[in-house]
Amino acid sequence: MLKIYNTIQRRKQEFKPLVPGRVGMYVCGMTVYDYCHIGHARVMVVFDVVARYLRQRYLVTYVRNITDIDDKIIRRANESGQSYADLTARYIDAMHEDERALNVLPPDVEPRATGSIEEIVSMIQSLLDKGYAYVGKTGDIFYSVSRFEPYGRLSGKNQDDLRAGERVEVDPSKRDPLDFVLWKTAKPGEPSWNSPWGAGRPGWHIECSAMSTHCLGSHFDIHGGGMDLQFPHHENEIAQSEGATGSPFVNFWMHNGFVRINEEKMSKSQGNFFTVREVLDQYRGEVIRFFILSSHYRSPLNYSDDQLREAEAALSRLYTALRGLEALEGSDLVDSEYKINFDLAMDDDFNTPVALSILFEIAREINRSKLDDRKTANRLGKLLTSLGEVLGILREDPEQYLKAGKSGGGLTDAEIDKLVEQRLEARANKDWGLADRIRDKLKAHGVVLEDQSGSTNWRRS
RNA sequence: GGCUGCGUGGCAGAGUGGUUAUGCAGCGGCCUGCAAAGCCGUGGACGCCGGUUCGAUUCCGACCGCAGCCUCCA
Repeated sequence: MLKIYNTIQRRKQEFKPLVPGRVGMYVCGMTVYDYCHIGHARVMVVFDVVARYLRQRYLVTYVRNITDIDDKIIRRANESGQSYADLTARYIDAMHEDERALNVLPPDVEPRATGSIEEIVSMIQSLLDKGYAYVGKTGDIFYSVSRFEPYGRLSGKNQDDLRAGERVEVDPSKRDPLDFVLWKTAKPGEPSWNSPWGAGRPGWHIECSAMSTHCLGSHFDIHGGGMDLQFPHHENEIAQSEGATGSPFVNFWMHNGFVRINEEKMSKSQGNFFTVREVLDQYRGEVIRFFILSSHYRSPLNYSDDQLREAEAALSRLYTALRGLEALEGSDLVDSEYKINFDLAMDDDFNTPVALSILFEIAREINRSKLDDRKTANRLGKLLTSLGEVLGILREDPEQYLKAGKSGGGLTDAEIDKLVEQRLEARANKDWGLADRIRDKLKAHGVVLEDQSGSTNWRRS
């Protein structure tokens, strides 16, 4: 039985899709004014795993939006002297590249704010009609938070506390400091769209309400995103969607924890971030993915070189176990204890660290079986690969994965093979001196040898 | 100030009212020409103080420390 920690309830709850067999899931995606960093990678990977796991049992519609119009985008475009559309197109391409590198499957639908203006306008109109929104003095349209009684339930705040804690200068055209903008009137030199209230552009929060409702209906199963979106973004989404449609918005709220650097949140505003492509220069996408999955999605994840190297070593261990096994047709181990425990872990709010630990248990048994029971080893290998697939790892050919190493090393495969050949000959002649010299030379080039009876495996470290 | 959440062995990271997480590192052994990989074995932990309990790292309360949100942010 799948249980998910539901932020709004602050406890794990049994997951029941609204329509049996079908699951609608919406995740707040990126604002595309820059390259994705590791924090964004975490969102992509975490919800990719959620979608992959759910797909084993349900027909999933996974929607992840792109925010392609906002203040930062406009500012960046102006700074760099290009159109906002060119800027966002470039970063959307880059994001898709990062996604592929991390083996993140594309969402089923990827709506863009600028492609959803019609839906946004009509939702704002409903909010105006129902009295949840008003036109401010400067023509901007605001949501009237005090009209939405349950405001604050998701984040555990109440309106009075929020007003008391107000720390920012209040826009004088707002009636209440908590009110937030739905539609901004056009300013000279800014992109704008026509609306019944004149030219303008949407506020950030309304975009997600409009896109999710449009793609999944007014009531759907799962809404995800980073922890920092819980307030106010998701709180506002609830207020907008429930205000406009009159039906309960979503069943489950899932929020992933932050990536930290030196115990501090990684974020663009603090400047302490690593982009996915920077890290990919040093580590393979699969290593980054493993690193992300090695802690629970709700826990903080501390980014460090040591941790990435550990992930690399751990992943090598799994691939080493798979090395030399023969692929089998089908698998008769689907009801093994390993598989059962793997599913139990994943059913428990997507506990990927425990799921991974089961992969290591399988690896150990493979290594044991390799000695005397080749057939069992092969079967377990198949199981290991198939469980890895759910997490989006272990899909490379083990031999190729291990030989590829990080990158480079200075020697080509053919050169390495030749040296290994020479060393085998030296060993046959019991010329240990020469054999060791060759091994040292290879080691200096980042190549590690593993002698077996009669042959030698090598890998790049 | 208000509201979340967290504090586990050398490191990372799960979990549990009494029993092995797992990975890396360490130690002993096996294997090996020597290694590497692998296998077997092994040491080491639950922030602090009270309470509940036969028994708490696990439940409750206070305290200390850390992070996050309250402003754009995944």
